[in-house]
Amino acid sequence: MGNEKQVDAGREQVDTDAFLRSVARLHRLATRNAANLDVPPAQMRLLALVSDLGPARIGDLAEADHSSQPTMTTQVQRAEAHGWLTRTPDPDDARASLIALSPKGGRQLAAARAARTAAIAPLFAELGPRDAATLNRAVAIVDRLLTNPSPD
Amino acid sequence: MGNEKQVDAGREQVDTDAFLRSVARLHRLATRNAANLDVPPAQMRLLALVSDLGPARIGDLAEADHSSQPTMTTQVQRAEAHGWLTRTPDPDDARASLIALSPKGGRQLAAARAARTAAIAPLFAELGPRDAATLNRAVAIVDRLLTNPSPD
DNA sequence: TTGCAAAACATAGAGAATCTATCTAATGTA
DNA sequence: TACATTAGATAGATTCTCTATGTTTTGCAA
Repeated sequence: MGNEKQVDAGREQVDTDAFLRSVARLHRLATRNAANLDVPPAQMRLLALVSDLGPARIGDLAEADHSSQPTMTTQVQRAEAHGWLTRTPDPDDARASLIALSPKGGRQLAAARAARTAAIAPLFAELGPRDAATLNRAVAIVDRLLTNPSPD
Repeated sequence: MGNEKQVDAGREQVDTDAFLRSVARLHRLATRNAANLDVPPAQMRLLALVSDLGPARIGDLAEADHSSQPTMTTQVQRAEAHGWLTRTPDPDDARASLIALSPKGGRQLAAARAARTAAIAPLFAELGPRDAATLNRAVAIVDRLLTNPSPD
């Protein structure tokens, strides 16, 4: 029947379940190997996000991160307590603040990225150039999907 | 300079940091969209794992899942309480038990997979066949990396 | 065969990451 | 001016995970 894995060449679809499972397993492995780092995973995500977005409001960060506003409030408070983020009043709206990466936060992000890469990169070492290229292309595709304003 | 993204054709390497970040963002999105399901993420991972491995000991499950033994003990106890997993004494070792998927667990796994797929698949709907094929290939590569006995 | 280190699992305690529900304060508009 | 809306903050509860430690079997060795 050739239904081995909808490889139908012409209208191939993503095997969503396999995809999600791989993501979950990868995330498990990544957070485990990064457990000894001094920046917890959610804080990493936040620092990288603020680094990309520049000064942004809590609500915007929550939306971009696909998390709830209370969650983002808490994460920002933690990062602020570490001195990684700064908060300035939004000149246009007294209810809001603008969250930005501090110099210390920038250094911490760079250091954590390096440490995290050092911890995980060996896993990829055995991959040939073809497979590595495939993974890089997959990352680009996913990033595009995640960054686009979800159309629903 | 063309160092845009180590695309050097010949000795391309995985951009580990971008890769890990995408995984973290995907995991965030996936767990959020699956939040209303009745099988929490870690339990999903466990049921899928047991479904693959067949009857296995706690320690083997922990190793395959890249998590600690106490964590696996807890997760197994929860799944057991739901009637999703069964525990039988290991005939070869009175200290150990063999964990297996119950019929109810199998049904729950299938249902949860379907629900999860329905929740996430729309994200992939807009992808063309080329991109879908790339993602499927990436999943295969990653699964191979994750399943191989890590050589360290 | 007894004794003890090792192995397999369970328990305790703590911290991170989330969510929903709700509260406060500022905006904007009728 | 009054009231609905919006931006964040707070409270309380889960889930998920870890390290440290305890308990029971095993298995080997004297």
